[in-house]
Amino acid sequence: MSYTIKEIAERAGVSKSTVSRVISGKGYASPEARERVLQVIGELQYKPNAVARAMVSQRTNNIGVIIYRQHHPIASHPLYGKILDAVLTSAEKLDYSVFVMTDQEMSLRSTDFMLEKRVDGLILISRLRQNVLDYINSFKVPYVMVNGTTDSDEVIHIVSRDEEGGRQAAEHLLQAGHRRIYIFAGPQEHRSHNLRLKGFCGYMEGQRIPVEEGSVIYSPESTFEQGYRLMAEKWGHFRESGFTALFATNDMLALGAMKLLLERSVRIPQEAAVMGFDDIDLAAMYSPSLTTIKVEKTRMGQDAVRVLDRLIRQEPVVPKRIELETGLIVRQSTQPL
Amino acid sequence: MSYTIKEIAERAGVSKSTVSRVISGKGYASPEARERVLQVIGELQYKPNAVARAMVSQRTNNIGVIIYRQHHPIASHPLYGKILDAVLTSAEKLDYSVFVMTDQEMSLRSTDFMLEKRVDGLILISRLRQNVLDYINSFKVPYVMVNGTTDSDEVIHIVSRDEEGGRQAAEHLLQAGHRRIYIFAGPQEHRSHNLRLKGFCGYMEGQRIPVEEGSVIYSPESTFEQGYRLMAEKWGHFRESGFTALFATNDMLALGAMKLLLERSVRIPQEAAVMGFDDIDLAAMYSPSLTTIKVEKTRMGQDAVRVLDRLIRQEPVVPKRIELETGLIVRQSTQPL
DNA sequence: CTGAAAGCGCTTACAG
DNA sequence: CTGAAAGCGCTTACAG
Repeated sequence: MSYTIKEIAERAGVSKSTVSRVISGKGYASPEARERVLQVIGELQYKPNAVARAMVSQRTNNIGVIIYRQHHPIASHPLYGKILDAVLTSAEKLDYSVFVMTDQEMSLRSTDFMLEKRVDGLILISRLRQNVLDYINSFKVPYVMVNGTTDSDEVIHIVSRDEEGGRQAAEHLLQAGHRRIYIFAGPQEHRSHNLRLKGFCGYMEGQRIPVEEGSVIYSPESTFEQGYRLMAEKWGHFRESGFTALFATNDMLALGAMKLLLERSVRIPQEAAVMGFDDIDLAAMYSPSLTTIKVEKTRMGQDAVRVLDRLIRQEPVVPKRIELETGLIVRQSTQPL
Repeated sequence: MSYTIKEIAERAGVSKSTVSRVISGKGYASPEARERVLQVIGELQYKPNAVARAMVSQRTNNIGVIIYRQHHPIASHPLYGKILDAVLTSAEKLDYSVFVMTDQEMSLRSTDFMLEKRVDGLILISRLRQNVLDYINSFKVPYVMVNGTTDSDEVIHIVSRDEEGGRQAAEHLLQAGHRRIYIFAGPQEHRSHNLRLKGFCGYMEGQRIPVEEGSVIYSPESTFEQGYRLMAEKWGHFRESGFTALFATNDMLALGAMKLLLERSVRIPQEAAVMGFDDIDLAAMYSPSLTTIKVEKTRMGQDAVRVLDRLIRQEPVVPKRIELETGLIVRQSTQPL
C-alpha cells in the first residue's frame, strides 16, 4: 500500500534507525544522511504509520470525548456542541486527534471502546452514572469530567459557578423591579440545575423576598419542547397569579416558554420578563433576545484539554476542581426595547 | 500497566495463539480451553489492545470525519452538527470509532493526520478545496463526501436535491399568493446555495413570473448575523418596493432577516412572509416558526457511514452520487396563525 | 554518527 | 485441537 520506513531507508541508503532518528529529530544524524532521508520522504510523500508508532511508544496521541446524553441532540447540542468545538480546536493545537462518542444509555460499551488502548486520556461530558465512573476508575486512564456531577474530590472536574449564577439571575430580576417570579427548574439530579435553583432562591431569601410556595415548577426534562408544554399547561396559573417574570434554569426551557407566551400575544418584557441560563447561541438570536447567565463553554473545552494534557504527561494538576465564573447578559427579554 | 494476551495465556495454561483464537472466535479451540480463557479474561477485565490489533490486521476500525468550515460554529453547526450526530450513531452500530476534526483553513494538516494510517476511511463534510481533494486522492483512502461541491464523477458523494428544493420553495410562495419576492442568496460558490437559487428562479420563470432584476441580494456569508445585517441595510428597499415575501437560501439568513423585521414591528406573515431552507432545529423553535425546505440531515450521516463501510470492505458501491429528497415544511412564517 | 537487534501486543499461517 | 514462529511498522538502547 503505502511506504514504510524500510523503503525510505533503502532508497536513502541508510538504516531504518537513521530514518527514524531524522524523523523524530532525536538522536544524531549527519547532515548528509538527514538531507537524503528528507529528500526521499518528500518525494514519496511518506507518512509515518501512527499505529506502529503508538504500539511502541505506548502513546496514541488520541484523546476520547464521551458525551453522555439521554436524549437526542448530542454533538449538535447547543451547550455540549460548543464545548466539543473548543475541545476539538484545543486538542489540535496540542497535536491530539480526538475520538468522539456519544452514549445515550450511559453504558459501559462506549467506555470499553476507549479503554482498548485507543486513547491516552478521556474527557467525559455531562452527567454519568456512578457505575460508569467506577468502571473507568478501575482502569487507570487519565480523565477529566466536564459539567458533570460527582462528590469525589479525586475526580478532576470542570464546572461553572452555577450557584453564583443563580444569584446573579435573581439579583437582576429584583433590580428590574420584579417581585413575583415564576421558576421553571430543570432536572434536579443534575448538579447545574440544582445549584442554579438553589442560588436563585438563596438570594431571594437573603433579600427577604423568599420564593413562594407553588411558584417553582419542576421539570424532568430541560428541552425547548418541554418549556413550551409546561408554559402551555401553567399559563392560566401564571397569568392569574400576577407573576411578572419567569426564570428557567436553562435557556431551552426559557425559550420554549417564551414561544408559548409570544403565541398568546403576551408582550415581552412589558407583560412578562423571561430569563434563562447558559447563553446558548439561540438566546441572542431569538426575538426578543433572551436575557441569560453566561456559561464559559469555550473555556470549559479548552481547560478540559489543557488539564487532560497535563494528566497524560504526568505533570501535577493543581486544583482538582476548576470553577468558571458566570456572567449576566442582559437582553431584550427583561429590558424594554 | 494492563494485561496482555501473554498473561492471559499463562494464567489459563494455554498458548497465546489459543487465546487469540477464542477471542476472535475464528479457528478451533476445545471447549475446556475456551472456558478457561474466558474465565481469566473475565476476572482480569482484560481488554485486547486495539492498537496492536490494528497493526497486524491493517484495519483500525476507525473512521475520520473532517468538517471544513471557514467560520466558527463547527461541531455545533445547526446543519453539520446534525449530520455529525447521525454519523456518530451509525458508526457505532457498525463498530467504528470516529475521529472528528474540523478544519478552518481547508489545509492539508487535518488530512495528514488522518492519513497516517489512523483511519480506514474518511467522511468529508461541506465544501473543500480541490487541492485538498487531489491530495486525498493521491493516497488511496476510501472516502465519502457529504454536502460538498465536486465535478468528478468518481467521487462518492451525498447531497440533497437542492434545485428541486428551490422549486418547491417558489411553488409554495406562489401558491400563497406572493408575486414580488425578495431573495437572499448565500455564497454561490457553494453547490447548495447555488442550486437552491437556480431552482427557485427556474420555477418562477416557468410560471411566467420571472424573478426581477434587483430582487436577488447576494451574500458572501450565510450566517444569522449576516441575514440580520443585510435586512437592516435593505429594509428601505424592501418596504418601498412592495415586496411581500422573503426567500433565503438557508434558514440562518432567513432567521436573521426575520429578527430584523420583527424588531421593526413588521407582522409576519401578514406584512411579509419569510421562508428559509435546511429545516434546522431553530426554524421550528422561532416565533413565528419558520417555513422551510427540509434537508435529510440524519439520512445524510447514515448514508455516509453505510456507503463508507461498503467502500472499506471493498464491496461495490452502486450509485456514485446519492441525492436525497427535500420536502416542504409549512410553518407560521408564511401562513396566518 | 550509524546499524543490528530486540520488542511493543497482537494475528495468522504452518506444523504437529 | 494447539503451539512455535514470523511479522505488522515503528522506536530505542546498545555496540561499534
